[in-house]
Amino acid sequence: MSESMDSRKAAILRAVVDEYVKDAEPVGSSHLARISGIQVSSATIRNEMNILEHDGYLTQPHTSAGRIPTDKGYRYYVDTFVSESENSDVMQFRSIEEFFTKAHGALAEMFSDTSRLLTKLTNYAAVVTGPSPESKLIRSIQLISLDTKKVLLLMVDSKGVVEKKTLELSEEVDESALEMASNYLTKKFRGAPLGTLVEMESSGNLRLDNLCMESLGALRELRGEAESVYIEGAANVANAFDAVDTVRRVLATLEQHFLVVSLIRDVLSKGQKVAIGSELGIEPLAECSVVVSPYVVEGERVGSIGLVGPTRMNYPKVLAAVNLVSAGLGKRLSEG
Amino acid sequence: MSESMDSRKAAILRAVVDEYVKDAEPVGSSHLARISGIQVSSATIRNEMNILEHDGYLTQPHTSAGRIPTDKGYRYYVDTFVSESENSDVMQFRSIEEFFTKAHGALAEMFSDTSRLLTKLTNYAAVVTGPSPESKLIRSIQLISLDTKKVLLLMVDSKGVVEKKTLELSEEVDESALEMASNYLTKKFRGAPLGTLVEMESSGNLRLDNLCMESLGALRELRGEAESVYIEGAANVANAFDAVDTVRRVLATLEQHFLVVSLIRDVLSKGQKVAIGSELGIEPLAECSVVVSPYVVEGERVGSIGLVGPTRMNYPKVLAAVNLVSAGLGKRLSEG
DNA sequence: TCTGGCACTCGATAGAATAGAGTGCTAAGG
DNA sequence: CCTTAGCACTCTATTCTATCGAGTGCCAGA
Repeated sequence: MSESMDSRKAAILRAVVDEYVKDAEPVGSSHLARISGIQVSSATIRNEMNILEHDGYLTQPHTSAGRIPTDKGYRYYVDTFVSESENSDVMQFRSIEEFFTKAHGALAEMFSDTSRLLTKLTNYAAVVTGPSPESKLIRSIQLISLDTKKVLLLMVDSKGVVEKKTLELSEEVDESALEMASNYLTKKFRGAPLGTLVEMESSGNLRLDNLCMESLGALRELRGEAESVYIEGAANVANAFDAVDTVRRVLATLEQHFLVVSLIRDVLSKGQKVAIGSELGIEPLAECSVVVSPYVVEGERVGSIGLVGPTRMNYPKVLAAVNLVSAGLGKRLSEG
Repeated sequence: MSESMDSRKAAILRAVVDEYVKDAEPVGSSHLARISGIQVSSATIRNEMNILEHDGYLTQPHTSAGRIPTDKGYRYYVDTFVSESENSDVMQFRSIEEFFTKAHGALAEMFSDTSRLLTKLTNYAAVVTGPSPESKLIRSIQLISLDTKKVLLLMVDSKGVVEKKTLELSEEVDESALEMASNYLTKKFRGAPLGTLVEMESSGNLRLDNLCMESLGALRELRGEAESVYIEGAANVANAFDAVDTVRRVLATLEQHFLVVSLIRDVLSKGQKVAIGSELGIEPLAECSVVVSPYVVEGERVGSIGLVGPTRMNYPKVLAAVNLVSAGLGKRLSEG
């Protein structure tokens, strides 16, 4: 591979990606010569495309068809031509601001609404993951009796998100004991992150200690439970691909939420915002790309939003949308 | 339409449906003569099929193809041959029992797990709707401070389901006032159905009255909020249809949860368990059938489960699955 | 009333022919 | 040395034709 990407080759690669994203059809040299700003003959373009193909940026579906970008080609395109700051079609995105200035209800709805917004903006499948349970700060703990020996534990965090857990007690308790324990636990742990629940020293009251112990166990379990995920617009993958079995594969994969979550985590942990086709490392998603962005609340990355579409996606637009939405979400949550 | 459905015609119709459901291919007279228990010649079958077609039970994709059932044909099949009580392939369904005897967490997970179970059993898209908010019995009301003038209201119902609502107060309150109001409201309304919240007489304490008033408002809003819906296995529609645009249409429709909910409600309100193709009255779902069943907790229908698949679905199996799962869910929730 | 026989219809499949988009290569011109 | 016009070549997509065969409707005879 003699990597010598001069500016003309780059321009050609860029044009190929743009055209292919637009029309979903292999683009040929003469088409490029006509359409693009490159002022050379189709023959020259042919030569350059040949080299680009040998270097792995382009490929031909078959001899005597035009070229389409490879994953590597998309990667170069994204790294080189898609500026993070530029807001592509800002006009179209006015609705984002509007969306986030409107008041919103519970956090869960906020996330699923955000997911819906993203899917509407981009016409691809959108994913929003909520804050990881460990980082949550406890605001209030309530024990509510469901049965003589069965209690519902409610934990409200600093953002107003409610987590719940039913727990079976070893002995019967009455309402007043529950109320007492609720107050005690809330006072004790208010402001503590769910992730760092220490042991509790004895309060002197055996009955109370017992109840608190069991509640603490439930809280620890809560912490380990799966992150919340909101996936919307999965139906759009049916629009993104013609082959019905590609649609099947991708949809089936998207239904496995944990897979999607770890996918997004992986991409972010590599410091990337975009992962393309084979880079995802998930065979059924070989024809997909993922664009992700963490959102930041009070200086901390608490969750992320992502977008799953075909490798042949409008990267500038999608990146802009994802960035704007993640910024909006972070800001909105910071005000909270 | 000379409706004279003798038993032989019925047997032929039944065989056509069975074969078509199995192979997804138009079934011809000679095939039936060979395969089925009907001991007449293909010519006779042809004559009967001709009549069945004229009566609207069968149709031909084109001249000189076999017959496939119409919606009317499926309807007759379901009404006549699918016995409610019979449990088709009970062997396969052993997992249902197992599923419902295992303990389960919060109700929300219960519903989405149930939805997943149904989709796994049938390979179609499953819908579970939670209890309608109005019928819920209040068990506990908690007010938790989020900000000086912002409060999170939690309502736990008799099943341990938590509903929440943020409310903006007209004046500042302190923690002790919130605690007092929580206790007051809980005592006052424990056991009352959310649907019948009456006005409250004054308690004598102006501060408290005010807070309770605002809380009541929030509770009333809660009541009006959308039913919870859990749809799983939507990806299966990609398996059910070959035409990619049918897949698109159906998926897009399933994403509109309110549509699905009202669809299920409509079917149930007509006292039906099965709605077929055009009977649904939703154009994009013209090639789909829906099988629904309410589930009963303590003698009351509190929600429903449903299944969306192609008109060409295995009705006996699906009906058995839906019935068993709804029974299981109802029983499980009654114990709760 | 049923059934075997038969002519007929029409989609599906396979081949052959054609058109055309696009390529790689070569040779001439700057 | 780089560019470009020209050209032969390749290969898909399209169209057309011919053929096959599954399935039908109808009729005449048991």
